[in-house]
Amino acid sequence: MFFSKPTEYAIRAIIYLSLHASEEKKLGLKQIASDLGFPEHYLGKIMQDLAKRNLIQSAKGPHGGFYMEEKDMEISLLSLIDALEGLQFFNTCGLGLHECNEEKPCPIHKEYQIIKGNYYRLLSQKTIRSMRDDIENEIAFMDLGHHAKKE
Amino acid sequence: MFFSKPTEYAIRAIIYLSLHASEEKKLGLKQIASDLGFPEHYLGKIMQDLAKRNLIQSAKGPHGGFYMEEKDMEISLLSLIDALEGLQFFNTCGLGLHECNEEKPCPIHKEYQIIKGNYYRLLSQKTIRSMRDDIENEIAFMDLGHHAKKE
DNA sequence: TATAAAAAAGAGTAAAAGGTCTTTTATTAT
DNA sequence: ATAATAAAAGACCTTTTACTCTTTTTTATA
Ligand code: FES
Ligand code: FES
Repeated sequence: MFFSKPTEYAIRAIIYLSLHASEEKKLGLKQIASDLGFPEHYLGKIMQDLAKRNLIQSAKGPHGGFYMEEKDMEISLLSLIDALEGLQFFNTCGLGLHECNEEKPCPIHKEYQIIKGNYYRLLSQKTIRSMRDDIENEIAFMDLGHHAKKE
Repeated sequence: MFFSKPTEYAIRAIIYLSLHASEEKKLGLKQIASDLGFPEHYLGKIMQDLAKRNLIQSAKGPHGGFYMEEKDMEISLLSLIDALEGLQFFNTCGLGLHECNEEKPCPIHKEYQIIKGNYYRLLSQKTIRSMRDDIENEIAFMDLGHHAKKE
């Protein structure tokens, strides 16, 4: 529910890419980092990682940069998170005990399970495409913070 | 949803106290730490903090230790967490944007709000007393892990 | 085929979180 | 009074997370 920095940066960068980049219009690290206000080289590693895992595309050299193919848009938040930091959250006890288990439930187990279930469902339903579409249709928004949006 | 170590230790220690300590039978730091398997001096600071905030009671000197009064049992998980690490979680965006806001909702805002609301409700409803009672009635459990339970 | 552009890789630094060890203070019982 | 006990306080250490700076590799194009 609270992601690590790399995961947070990755999610926002990937949504940003889905909105503003394509094979014909790759975005350079420098621009992405400055548009989103993220530390450039740190984000660089994260993008590398995403590219290695084939969640986004990258091209070196002049006019290189990062972009996404249409197929990449199908990925869900859940699988993104899984790729980046794993899904241990979903079988961890809400009070920090051992593993969460049905036989010896902790005092918040029952309700917490339901909440986790709902959260899991939310994350699996939201694909990059669905989020991009919502933003394009101005049903949802993703501010660039204080940073000017170019284009 | 994922607490810091101090919060996690505090919650478990306080439930432990509610079950096994009283004004007549105070528990020493050493025993609590060893029973729960937490680092002694680190837990010490946390207990100090809880005592300073009057969430638990402490007594120095021979036969001193920590315990809870009946009134302390009324505290909810929510206020415990508030005291220890604040409630920023509940007005933070699930995608890590700025502040979460209704006017410019991010692509997961709507569903995420509901989940946060349910979680908030859960945490406010669970008091130390209610959790202690559930454990005493064996409706819920709180393993000591690999550590032997005395008494 | 040299040059420049851009990502990839690597090494190193800084800050925050988590944890240990030592000293001080308060309390109780002898 | 004094010795023993236990929490409180403080200084320090370790690990992890976050971030920066530099060098290398790949590739397009002049
Ligand atoms: S046992 Fe604690 S949430 Fe399941
Ligand atoms: S704006 Fe993202 S959760 Fe509310």
